[in-house]
Amino acid sequence: MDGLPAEMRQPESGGYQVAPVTTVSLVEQVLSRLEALFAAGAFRPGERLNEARLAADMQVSRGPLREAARMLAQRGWLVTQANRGFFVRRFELSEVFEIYQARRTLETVALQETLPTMSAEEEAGLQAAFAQIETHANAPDDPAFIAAIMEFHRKICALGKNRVLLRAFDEAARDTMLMIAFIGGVKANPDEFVRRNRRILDLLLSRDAAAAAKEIRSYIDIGFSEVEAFIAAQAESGS
Amino acid sequence: MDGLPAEMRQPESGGYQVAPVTTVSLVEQVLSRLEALFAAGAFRPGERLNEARLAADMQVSRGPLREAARMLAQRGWLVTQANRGFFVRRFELSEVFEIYQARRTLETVALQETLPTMSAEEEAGLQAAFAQIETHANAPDDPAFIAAIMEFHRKICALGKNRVLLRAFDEAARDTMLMIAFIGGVKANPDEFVRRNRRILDLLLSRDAAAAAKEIRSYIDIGFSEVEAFIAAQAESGS
DNA sequence: CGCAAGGAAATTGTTGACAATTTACACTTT
DNA sequence: AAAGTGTAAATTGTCAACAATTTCCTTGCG
Repeated sequence: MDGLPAEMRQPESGGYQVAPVTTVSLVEQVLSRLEALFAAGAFRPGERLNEARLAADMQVSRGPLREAARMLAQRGWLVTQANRGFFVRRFELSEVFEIYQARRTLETVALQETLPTMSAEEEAGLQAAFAQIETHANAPDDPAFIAAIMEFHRKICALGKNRVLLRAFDEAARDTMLMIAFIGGVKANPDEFVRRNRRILDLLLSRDAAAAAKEIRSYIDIGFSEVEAFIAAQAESGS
Repeated sequence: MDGLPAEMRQPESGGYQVAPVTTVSLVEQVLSRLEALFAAGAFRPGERLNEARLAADMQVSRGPLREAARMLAQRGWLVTQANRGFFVRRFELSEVFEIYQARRTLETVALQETLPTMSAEEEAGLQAAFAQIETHANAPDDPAFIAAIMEFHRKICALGKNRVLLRAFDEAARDTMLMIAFIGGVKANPDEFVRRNRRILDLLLSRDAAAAAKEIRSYIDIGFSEVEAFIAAQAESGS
């Protein structure tokens, strides 16, 4: 024993390196399942989660389920009401606008100072991410298509080399995917998505930060207007 | 009954309006207590939380405590390890830099487009927030001094009218306060803080976005270098 | 003395039960 | 019929106990 608490110990490395065997707690598993349900559009905005029923379906007790729900509440996907439980969040139209605006800002700010010094690895990463978009363009209804687009834009934001801002982007991106799950997928032509993202990629590779930023702005505005229409219609009828 | 689920109902207003009686759940209370402990510097980085002991001290069972801890984990203040529990997060030097850089970016971006159209209310809010800084400058060791400064800068960020970006700022600001709690308060001259923030206020009121942004950048860098020195020293000795 | 092995103690993970509160519904009253 | 009232059912809030795992300490061996 080296006397240090276990959490401070460094693993002594032999000639090989193996990943530790990890046990996945029920909370993590429940969280994953809930995320999957959200992604599949299984929850409606404003809906109340029945703890006992969900726990029974997943064959766990309510404890782990509640802990996972608290995490989603902290993330903003659920809201809590005292003695009434967890409710699926709603998106106000103004919030939808701000989410898209935030993505625009975070991506373009990330470019502004770092694009000229983009590394070869980063370049390759962008190209690979774009290739994934093309791969999934055949099945635009598959959530993987949207996920691939988001990953491409995440890599753009990652150029800024700032984990705090990247985390903010992740949150906005997740909110976007949640909204898309609510409205049941995107209706727009997938080819246009591919075309515009290819243009963005080209401008990035040519190190033209200003032009890339402009293209990104107009691209994200397209996504916004599509979701906007749905949310506005929903706001009129319901609530 | 109107047939709608209760969460959709609007309260019918008579001639008077009363606030609802709210019960505060144990989870919320525990969360507040934990936040207070963090702010007081009661937890050391890397420290492990003993669920049973904390719960006993607060005279609640481990259930609510674990739910509150999950929220703090989602927030990034705690990290979880399977079968080992919750640990207080550490700050790598690179992360410290990114936190301050993010604050700089979020504040200056918020100004860029909205400062010219700042409303009278926003102006008054900024002045009031700055007045609070002056009030607490007498007791610079009081956490309220740092909190007042943060609130002033939060109002700057709020000029951007984007809740997603404001939320990102809040996270970075909380991380900053957490770091300050770790290092046991700021050592710098409080008068300089007041002076520099007054300059920022003046530039904002004169609607000079570029100059204000420049001043904010250099101001935040001061805070960074102070925390930086401590974290670097800690990284050398510990870990 | 250093070091590994084994077992007791401490700690986290999970559960089922009970209390407190809300919701749904039948029943009265106007 | 509409609105209010009271009771039963459903649901959330909290807890204490048990199982699983980790941590600590003692013991034995070289």
